[in-house]
Amino acid sequence: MPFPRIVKPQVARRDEFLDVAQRLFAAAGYDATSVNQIIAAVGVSKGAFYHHFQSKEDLLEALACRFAEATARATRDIIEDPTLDAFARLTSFLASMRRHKLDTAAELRAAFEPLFRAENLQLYERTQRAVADVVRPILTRIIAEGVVERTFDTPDPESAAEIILHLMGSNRDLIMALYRTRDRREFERLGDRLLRKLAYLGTVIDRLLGLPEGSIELADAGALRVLACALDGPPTAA
Amino acid sequence: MPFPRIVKPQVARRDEFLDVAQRLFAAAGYDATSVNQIIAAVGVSKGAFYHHFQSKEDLLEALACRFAEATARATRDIIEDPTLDAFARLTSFLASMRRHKLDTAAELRAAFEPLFRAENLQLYERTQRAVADVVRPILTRIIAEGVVERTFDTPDPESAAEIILHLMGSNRDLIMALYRTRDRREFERLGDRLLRKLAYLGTVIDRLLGLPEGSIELADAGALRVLACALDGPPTAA
DNA sequence: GGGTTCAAACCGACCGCCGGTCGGTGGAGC
DNA sequence: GCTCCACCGACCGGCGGTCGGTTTGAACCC
Repeated sequence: MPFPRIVKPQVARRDEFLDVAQRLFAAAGYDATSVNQIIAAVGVSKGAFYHHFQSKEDLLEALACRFAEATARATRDIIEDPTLDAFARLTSFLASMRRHKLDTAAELRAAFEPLFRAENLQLYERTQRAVADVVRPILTRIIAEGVVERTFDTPDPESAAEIILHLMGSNRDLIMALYRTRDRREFERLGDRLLRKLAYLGTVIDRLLGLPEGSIELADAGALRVLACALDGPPTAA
Repeated sequence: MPFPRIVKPQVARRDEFLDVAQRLFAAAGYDATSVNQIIAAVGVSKGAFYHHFQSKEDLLEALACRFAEATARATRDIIEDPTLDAFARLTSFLASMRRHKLDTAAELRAAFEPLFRAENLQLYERTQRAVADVVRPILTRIIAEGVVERTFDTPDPESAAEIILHLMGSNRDLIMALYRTRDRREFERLGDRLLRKLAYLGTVIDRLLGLPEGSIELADAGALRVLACALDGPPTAA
């Protein structure tokens, strides 16, 4: 018997699976990563995997949930800060969401590039959906309170929240293209378009919440960091 | 030799594959439909399939392209109508896109329900992307001309087009939920939300194009037809 | 502390089927 | 009657998933 059996408590082993899967999925995509690869990386048998998860899909779901919970944790305390008014809450909420996206991994490129690969559609979509489900009620509440405070003017806070969340994901294709291109000129063109679009998205949110133009600023330091980091990266690298 | 060989010309056979695949994908999803099922339905061998397509993914791509071309054909003549001004072009463009979506199949439910099933993410996303690629330049041109005519007021027609197209897809989750629910009260709640959101989306587009409020009306007959049709369907059926 | 028990954790051979390959062949058109 | 392309179908490695069996450690008794 070449391999001694190693037993770990429930949660530890499960987290181990999630960590390994996250890494492998990010590197090669959900479809292209086999359960065999995952169990090999963890160093356990098939049985162990199917003891902790009902299926490969179940693992993906769990991964999305874990990410959503982390996002929620990072943004939840904002809404519970009684010293802020609705507008301050909204802006720091938006900022927090973007910051959290960035901070989830130390290496920006390593964190972003894989998630924007075409083969990771499932992973991305699943994660986004889980995050949206958890974050939508929070955002709705902020907006509704803002309407009461007369900071915002919108007939339908819930729809507004949904649309804002949806708009946050509308840059995916652009960022994806940005990370994929090897041509410097094309890269700069795309970067410029991204900044313009972020600026425009800011005014779109202004208008749909009935805020004075220029209130929401999305093309901020965070976005610039992504750009700057990308600038260091792909067009010169392999 | 039980089966006589039937030879057909290139295009006819290829279309046959596309038709069959569209039907099967819609019924069971891309992943859950195997190449074996497709060739069985067409009545040919594996070799025939891989003679016409490089891979299963290639077939999906071809399907998305075919749909995108059909959409483009249906909307293209609008922009070439010189008698219309930019606003008329935009509204009939939007209407045409929704009409096309509806008309692509006689049976509304049969056409919609499958595309909104969770397992059809790939099919849906691929199609949407192909359609967007083909439609974006058209919409951008309409908006740009509208800016010249001073009908629209936006600093960035390309971003505006992108955002509008993106917003058109933001009801997917809602419609999906609408089709899935079996509970009458929940169903009516969702239907109400959909109409409210469509109304709101109209004003969002108004605002982002600098139009007077109430110019764009999305909660129109087409949307109502979907709702009415859905009303006849799921909550009473199995 | 040593023995007994039991469920949870884990093992790995096995299954049906998948997407994809390839050497071969029928038949329409020249 | 020859050519060439559409088509054939046995075959492949590997996939996700199953299942009867084995190991392990904590709880309990003495």
